[in-house]
Amino acid sequence: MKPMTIKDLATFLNVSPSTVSRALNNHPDISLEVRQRVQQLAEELQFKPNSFAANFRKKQSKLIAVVLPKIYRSFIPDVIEGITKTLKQNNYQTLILLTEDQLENEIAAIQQCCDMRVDGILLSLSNQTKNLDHLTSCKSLGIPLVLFDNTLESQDFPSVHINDAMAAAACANYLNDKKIKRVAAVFGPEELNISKNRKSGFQNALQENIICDICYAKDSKAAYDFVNEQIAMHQTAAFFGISDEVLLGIITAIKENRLSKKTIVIGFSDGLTMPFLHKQLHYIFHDGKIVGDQAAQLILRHIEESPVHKQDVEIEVELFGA
Amino acid sequence: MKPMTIKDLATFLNVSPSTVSRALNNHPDISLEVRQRVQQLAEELQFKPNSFAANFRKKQSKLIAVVLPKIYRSFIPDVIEGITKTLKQNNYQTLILLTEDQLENEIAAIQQCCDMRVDGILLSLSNQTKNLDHLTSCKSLGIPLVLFDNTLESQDFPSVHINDAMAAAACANYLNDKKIKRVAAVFGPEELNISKNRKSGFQNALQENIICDICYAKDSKAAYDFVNEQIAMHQTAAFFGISDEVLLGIITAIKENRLSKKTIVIGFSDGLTMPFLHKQLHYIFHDGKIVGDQAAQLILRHIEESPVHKQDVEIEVELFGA
DNA sequence: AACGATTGTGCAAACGATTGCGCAATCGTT
DNA sequence: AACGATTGCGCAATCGTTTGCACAATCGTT
Repeated sequence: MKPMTIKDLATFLNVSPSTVSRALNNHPDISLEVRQRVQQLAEELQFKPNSFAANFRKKQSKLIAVVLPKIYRSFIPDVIEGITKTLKQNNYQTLILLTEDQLENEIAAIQQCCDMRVDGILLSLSNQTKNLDHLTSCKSLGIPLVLFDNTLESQDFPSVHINDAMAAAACANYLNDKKIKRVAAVFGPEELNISKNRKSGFQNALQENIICDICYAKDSKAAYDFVNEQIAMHQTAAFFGISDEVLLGIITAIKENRLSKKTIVIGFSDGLTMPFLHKQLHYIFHDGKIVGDQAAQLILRHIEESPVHKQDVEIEVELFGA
Repeated sequence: MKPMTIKDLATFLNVSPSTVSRALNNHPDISLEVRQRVQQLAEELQFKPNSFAANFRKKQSKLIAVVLPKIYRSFIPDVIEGITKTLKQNNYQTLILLTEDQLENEIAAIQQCCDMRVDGILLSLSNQTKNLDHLTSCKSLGIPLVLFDNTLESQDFPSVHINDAMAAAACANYLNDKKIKRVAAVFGPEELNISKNRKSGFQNALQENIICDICYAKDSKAAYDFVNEQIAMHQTAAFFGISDEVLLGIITAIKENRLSKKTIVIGFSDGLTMPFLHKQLHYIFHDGKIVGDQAAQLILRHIEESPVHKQDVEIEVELFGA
């Protein structure tokens, strides 16, 4: 059985298809009476306009693409949740494209998005991405794009993220206040923007008389090994970890080594697993839901009120913990 | 500047639009020579057919919807990764719809999927879902649907999941072999199918002479509290945890209580955080990527070779650990 | 040379909703 | 009563691709 069309409704109601269409879209040209009759019948008959035809005609897909490296365990799930929730409220759907941190895949994904005419793109850059040249097609096609999380400065595209440097500086300042002598700081892969920003923020804020041992860890294990070495070699009063993954390594190591409860552990966390695992943890609460929500709102604004002046969003963060 | 159309190409090449269309789609009717000329020009001019028009005409969206409760920290990210990867290889895109474990949202999401004519649906049921009545519209519209992870028996829709009961039984058997006297088992929310299946599998396999204390924990904290109580009251030789979340509570508690290294911890895990945190962990490795991949393959088969006999996929699992 | 079979292309009609424009009916004003 | 303004609706074109069918050209047979 063929699905109903607007024409079927029209013949049934003895009006023209255009009237039905306008009635369904609450066009003011249509009298209230007709509008209601149409809508009522549509409701009764469970009529759903063919979205293919509508999209085609209106040149819009009601689809927003989220392009990102991968769905890491923490943070990103929240971002996606924030995005989908906000988009859904505004009648948009969320498309997920994974780049696996390959520039090549990112380029292909953006191309895909353009080909399928998504209404907007939310992009978290791969670690291989050093410039935004591959986004020109979005620009020329007029597809709004918002960068989030792992971003790059750009005058063309707005971005949403926390101020990594300032947040890291807040951690450093906390340590300054505690008048510690030595801290071990674990960052993520060196080429990652987030690593760079947090590292410079941290180092710049840290008082010069505090010795700071640094490590770039690619996973929990690397952080764990580094911390074990540090513990063997020095008296370290505090440990800084850039992410939940790294914090897991740090916390595991200091627990295994039975370090004093006075040992400070501080870093960036999504506030779930790590604070549970280590109640004394101090952490910058990096809430993915907010990032996602803000990114979604920003893209919606760009879609719906065409010429918006470019405007970045900086998410406020706070230092939590005992 | 208006985007190029197939007609533009046609006039340029002095052929008809239909020829261009067929050439682009490698239709055998078109001579190799013409086909190549068309494809070459299309390539040079970076021509991309308007997918709205094509979708409209072909009545297909090349979109698969993934409908699930939420993106929990572990497992689900892997499932999504598995799904998107496999779908992308087959030229489909992945749509994410979250139900937040509300039946009401699930119904709306399915409706949405039907309205936007996705080509297929992958559904992990909400905990509130007790039957599959809301899927009749998919059935009648002929939209293939595959259940995964949290599923319900159905003769209409195939499903992909591990054999929870058998996997849990494997854990029980491991404990049987160890000749322990008492085990504490922590499951998830009682209404969850996964909880039910794993619990009955576990209990049925466990030898009668082993005392088994049971708890339904909604999060890590609940598991943690339960384990602390158990430790205070009994000599418990082993702990079983149904998920990474629950295992986190268990492991934290037994570490804080400095239980002997002989204490057995066993359960279901995605093989990342928990095995790292507790090297002695024994776990059923529940690999989301495989689940996702299989679910995607299954839906593709249903889309592409229309009448496929309903066929469930049961993912093999294995007990890992020292 | 005449005939069917094969091959390659073009014509034109879809697909179903949207929308600019035109037209009739109604209303209010002089 | 005559006129312009307003309101409410229908006509028909349009969006760009796909596809059934017709048809022309080429080929191989007899």
